[in-house]
Amino acid sequence: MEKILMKQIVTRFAPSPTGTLHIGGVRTALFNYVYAKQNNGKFLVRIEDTDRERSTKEYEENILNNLSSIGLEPDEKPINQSERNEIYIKAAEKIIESGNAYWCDCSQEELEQMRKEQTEAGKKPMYDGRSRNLGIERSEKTVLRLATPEDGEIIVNDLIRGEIKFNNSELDDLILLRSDGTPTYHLCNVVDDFEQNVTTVIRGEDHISNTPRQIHIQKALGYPDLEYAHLPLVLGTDKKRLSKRNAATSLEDYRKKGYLDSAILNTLARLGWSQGENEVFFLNDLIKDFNIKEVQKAGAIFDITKLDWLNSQHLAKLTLQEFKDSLKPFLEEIGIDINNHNNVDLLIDSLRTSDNNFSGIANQLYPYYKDIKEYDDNAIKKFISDNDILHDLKDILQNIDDWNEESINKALSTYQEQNNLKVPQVNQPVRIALTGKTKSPGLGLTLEIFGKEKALKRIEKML
RNA sequence: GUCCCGUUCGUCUAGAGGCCUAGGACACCGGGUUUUCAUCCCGGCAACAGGGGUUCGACUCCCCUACGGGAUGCCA
Repeated sequence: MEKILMKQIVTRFAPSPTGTLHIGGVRTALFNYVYAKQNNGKFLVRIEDTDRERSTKEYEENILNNLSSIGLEPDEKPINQSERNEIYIKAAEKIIESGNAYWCDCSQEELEQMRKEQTEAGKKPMYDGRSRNLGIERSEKTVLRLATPEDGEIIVNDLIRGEIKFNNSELDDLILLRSDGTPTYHLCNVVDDFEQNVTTVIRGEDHISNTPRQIHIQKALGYPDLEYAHLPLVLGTDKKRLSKRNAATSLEDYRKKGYLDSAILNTLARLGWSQGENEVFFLNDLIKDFNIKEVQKAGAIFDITKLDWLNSQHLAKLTLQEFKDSLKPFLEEIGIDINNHNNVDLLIDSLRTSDNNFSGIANQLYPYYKDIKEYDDNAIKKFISDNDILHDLKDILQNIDDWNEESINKALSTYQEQNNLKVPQVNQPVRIALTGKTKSPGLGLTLEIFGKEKALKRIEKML
């Protein structure tokens, strides 16, 4: 125990590249990253691509790229398990030499039959160790199994859950090497954690029951104990584990929609962890304030409305320049060059709260850059019965030389008062003419943003 | 089936036996500001899964039940 405390903390994120990086994975990576950083330790990434069937290079690149671009940069070059076969096999040999593993030639059919019988007898289906003392020689149909102690117990000390006990009698002799000679997940995992000097395993709670098995492998290899923290799972709105079926899970989808990286991280961190009454956290805050022991034990549903709100909070903290830089690609996406406007800064600043993500804001901005796609018919019906008012206003606006918010508003209210009209009777027709709808910043400001020429053109178009 | 983990407002959570008439945030509803919208401000609605203990006292400790999740693979 003392030894662990003295060592530099090393954590790792170990995804298998069988899909794009999803937000549950980002959260696991985030907690690993933050825990390492707050302990002046290292954060590592390991690609667990031993499942050759489902792993692809594309997914691997997606995961690695997204990870570093969102700010969770690993401290060392990620390693691939697929390239480390000899290391695992060497470890397996070491276990054989120590007498803690044996070859087993049970066929798949035999095993199935065994499980079937166990299930029917109301027992837990598990390998019964029938080949354990047979002294079977290695052949092309044998697997290598770990000889797990039959009695006693393993205690997993979890940073989040405390002590978790498992009776060894519940554990069967797991396979270390497949009949084709390739190592299995548990072996690779344990060996790599040792080889990478990992001290702390932070992963999803779906790995809790794997842990005692892995500890037995560690013991057979003479490796030191590790620290564990099993995170509660991120759930979909159906309370099931978050998957493509019940929600958008790909990190990329959220970024494309225009959510800030910092807001995504913030939302994920708040899933399972909190600190007093604070809601808004940046990565640096997390490194300072996060405490793994405070993490909740129950699974948490990922709620997009919380992301929406947090995103608006993070958006509000951006300087105008930062905001523009981030918004730019979203405007390009709908064919708009952000600088193609006479009054860019005023425009963007006025509309920065018009939605809570960049793609929504870009859409709000559309009529300020391009011709109005479609007019809100209901609004026209409601506010424009005849064109008299618009005609008058056109003339009035035409005569304003000092084209700014203040003087425009003044002219507008003078007209409104003199003709005994209500404000919406005057303002809404103009608004509709300019933007196609009844929503916009203050009308004087909106007119100023459009500029005299363009504003008048749009009004004329309505007549 | 067996083993393991879990269970506070719709959602994220605070709560480490009396501070709880269970607090905050999001969402929702209502009001104010802007006589548009958004922002912002104010207010409201709303929860300890159920049952037994232990205790002077239980959201907090113990047990049982229910429900949810995970494991039980020559997947990871």
